[in-house]
Amino acid sequence: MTDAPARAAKRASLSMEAVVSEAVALLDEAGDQAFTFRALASRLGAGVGSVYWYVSNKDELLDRASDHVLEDVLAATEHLDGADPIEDARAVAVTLFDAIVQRPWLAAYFMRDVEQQPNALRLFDRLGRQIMRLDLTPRETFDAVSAITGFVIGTAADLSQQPPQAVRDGKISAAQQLDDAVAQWRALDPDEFPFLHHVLDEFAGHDDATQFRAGLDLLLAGIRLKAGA
Amino acid sequence: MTDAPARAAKRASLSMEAVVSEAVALLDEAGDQAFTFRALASRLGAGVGSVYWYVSNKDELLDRASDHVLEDVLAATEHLDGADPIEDARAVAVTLFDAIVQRPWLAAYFMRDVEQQPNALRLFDRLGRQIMRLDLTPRETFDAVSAITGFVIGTAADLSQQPPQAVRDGKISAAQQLDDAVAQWRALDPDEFPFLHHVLDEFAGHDDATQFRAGLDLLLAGIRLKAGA
DNA sequence: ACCTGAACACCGTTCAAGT
DNA sequence: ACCTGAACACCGTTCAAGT
Repeated sequence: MTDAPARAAKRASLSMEAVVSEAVALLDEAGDQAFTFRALASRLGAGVGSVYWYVSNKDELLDRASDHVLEDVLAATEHLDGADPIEDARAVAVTLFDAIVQRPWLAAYFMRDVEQQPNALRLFDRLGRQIMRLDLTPRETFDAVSAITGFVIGTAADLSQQPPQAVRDGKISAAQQLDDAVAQWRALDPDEFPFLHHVLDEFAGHDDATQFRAGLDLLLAGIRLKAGA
Repeated sequence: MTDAPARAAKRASLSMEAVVSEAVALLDEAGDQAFTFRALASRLGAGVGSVYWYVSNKDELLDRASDHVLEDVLAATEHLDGADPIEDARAVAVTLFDAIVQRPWLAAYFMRDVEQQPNALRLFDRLGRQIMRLDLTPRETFDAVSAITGFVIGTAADLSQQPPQAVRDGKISAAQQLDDAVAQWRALDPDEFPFLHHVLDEFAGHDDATQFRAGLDLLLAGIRLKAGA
């Protein structure tokens, strides 16, 4: 009698889960530059205004999307009670770093609004639990955990920065871009830039992820030293 | 005979220096949210399109503005040849950190496009020169300097993030906001969040700048250890 | 309760026209 | 060579109207 089912498709039926998942999918496929409410609504088969029923603005949606994605990081760091707390802390840090490299848009929203981000809090606590095992004072423990978090997010954010215009346009490759930068360093006056010349070859052959690990190890060594472990 | 001088004021006379200086002034006064080409042109008494004669887009202007501001940091770290290289490296790091805290918009553009940012390169080299004195291998030296830079920028960027909506609107103070966050942590299940409860009092009384220095010291301690100095 | 989409108040950027 | 400002192609967000 009624043809409601046939027409039901005309009106989108959304949910917070659908909105956030689709937001993540759009961010992953197109990057944050192309992440607009119009593009998102179109993917959802909905009107532009619909999304505002679930979130009050774009920032809140990005907060939720970034927290949603942290579930993977939490799952990958579930079982960590190895003999060495520092090793376990390193595992959490590296997993988080890799997640941000894969999703550059994460860096800017991680732990930005903790009320909307329970997973960020869980991850922070998980890292903290490892450092707690070092028997530092609460203050030292808090500072160490904050330092690790800051280093991971900061370094990842730096690396996941939008590449220069020329690379984005596909005019030159990323490798070519590094070569150009090396050539630019080499052309500088060695007396004015002794350090740059000193590390020129290292710069030319460096890998971002490896360099991140090296830096993380320095920080963890400092923490271990403080703990006297 | 000619009234050209009297009418000359009608047409703006710009320069790269004027454009970049005014951009910095606008950023300092109004923040990056309010930094638009229309606002900038208005301050310059010029048309909207004029700025495009000097820079090819907004990103390039921000790159130049951030580098312009680094002159202050360079001036403040001019004479550094103390007995302890680590102490000198710390001085550079702290000065850069403070500069970013004062100008939150700096973090996102520091060393983003090195071709347009000679001062960033100079500062990076200055920090590197201190670490060179530790007689590490070139690779270790490069990694250590990159780690320090990443930590400073990352931590500063994190802290200089836009405060939550409620604080921005002036509905609640920053201190009140911290109290709220503390209350939120306290309400969490202690079995699920043991670390957060462990450091609750530290969180409540923490100061961002002090915490940054504590983290920096941990990293520098790791570097010193590696250098065997 | 939830969804629609036109409308509003902005943006960055371009470019033909001016001086 | 340098500056103008209307015009273009977008945005996020609102809200009266619908279901």
